Amino acid sequence: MAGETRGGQTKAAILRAARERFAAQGYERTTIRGVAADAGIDPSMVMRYFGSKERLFDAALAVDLRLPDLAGVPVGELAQVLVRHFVERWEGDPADDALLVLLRSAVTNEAAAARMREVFATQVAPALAAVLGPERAARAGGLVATQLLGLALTRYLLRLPPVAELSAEAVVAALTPSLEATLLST
Amino acid sequence: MAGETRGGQTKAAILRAARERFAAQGYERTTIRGVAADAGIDPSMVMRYFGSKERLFDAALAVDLRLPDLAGVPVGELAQVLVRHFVERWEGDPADDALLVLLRSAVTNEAAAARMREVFATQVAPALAAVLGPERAARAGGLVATQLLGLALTRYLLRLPPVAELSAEAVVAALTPSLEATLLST
DNA sequence: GTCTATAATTCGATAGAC
DNA sequence: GTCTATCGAATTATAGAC
Repeated sequence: MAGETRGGQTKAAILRAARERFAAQGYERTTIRGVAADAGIDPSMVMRYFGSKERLFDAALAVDLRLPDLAGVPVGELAQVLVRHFVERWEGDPADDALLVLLRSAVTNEAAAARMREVFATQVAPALAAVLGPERAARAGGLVATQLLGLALTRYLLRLPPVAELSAEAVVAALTPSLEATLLST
Repeated sequence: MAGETRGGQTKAAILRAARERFAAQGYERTTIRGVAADAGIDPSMVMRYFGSKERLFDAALAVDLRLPDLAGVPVGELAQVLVRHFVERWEGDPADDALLVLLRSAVTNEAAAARMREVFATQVAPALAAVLGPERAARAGGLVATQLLGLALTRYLLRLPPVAELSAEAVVAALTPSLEATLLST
């Protein structure tokens, strides 16, 4: 009982450390030893709880975009709502957002890339379908991904100065017109 | 002399193999052994010619975007010219384009990320300055990077189906309106 | 200029004591 | 449930023969 409780805490600590490491370094450069050190436990505990590095990665990547219901949103406001939603989620601690964790690894890891495709197919496209209808939703989802993941890439991962230095509000203002153009021309 | 000639060919073969590996797997997963195998030579030759994995990486990353002179281009056509330029370069063999090689590694490797920042600061921003003026160029360059790297990311690296399945012409048509909105609102 | 052999690390994973 | 000890594999890098 005391053991099980501590076990749960240990497991949570491992997951938290794993997300940070995967977010900061991607899959390949993240080591079980490093995760264990951050969590303050022995590396073998990671194996005990998760079996392998790959299953730990899998467990660290439960991505829920928590997209709001877009059904009532006018098409004209859709772009701003979407940009604001993602920027606000990312501004706190980027290393804490599962989508950014996933992005960092998805570029060189096929399992992570597959998960990314799944996230957009099962969360973004359906949410857009409520406004645009099912036919346009898939294509629009792809173009939304291009712009929002492009933003995540340049601002949080590559940190291109002109993009990284903008305030959160300025980012929303800068991205909204282009995403609007995309959604209206789709 | 015969030796030097062969040496030059070997060096070129190593560079070609290195670019392919770095493009396909990123920095961390690319091994000197793998590069040497592709080039048909011994791993130690790679060390002899380039000294270390990091310097080989550096040598493989000479990026020249070959941007055309934009001075005569009307602002209204700028977006289409830019999108078409990059898409045409990428469509042949994505693994052959230095910018995509760089992108794959820049997400987890700080040296590559720095190189990416340098490429946009020294090539994209100056080219845009010819049309938009120097004040708007830096910011515009960042937003152009967001969209074009976003495209490279979703189409060639993540291969999100809705984006990956478009024809090259459809990509140009889909991206132009949003990039146009960005450039006009900047 | 090219290759063999190997040093020195580092990592994921396993076995087993407590 | 937690840790010690270690295996086996893979990697970068070096030394030196030819």
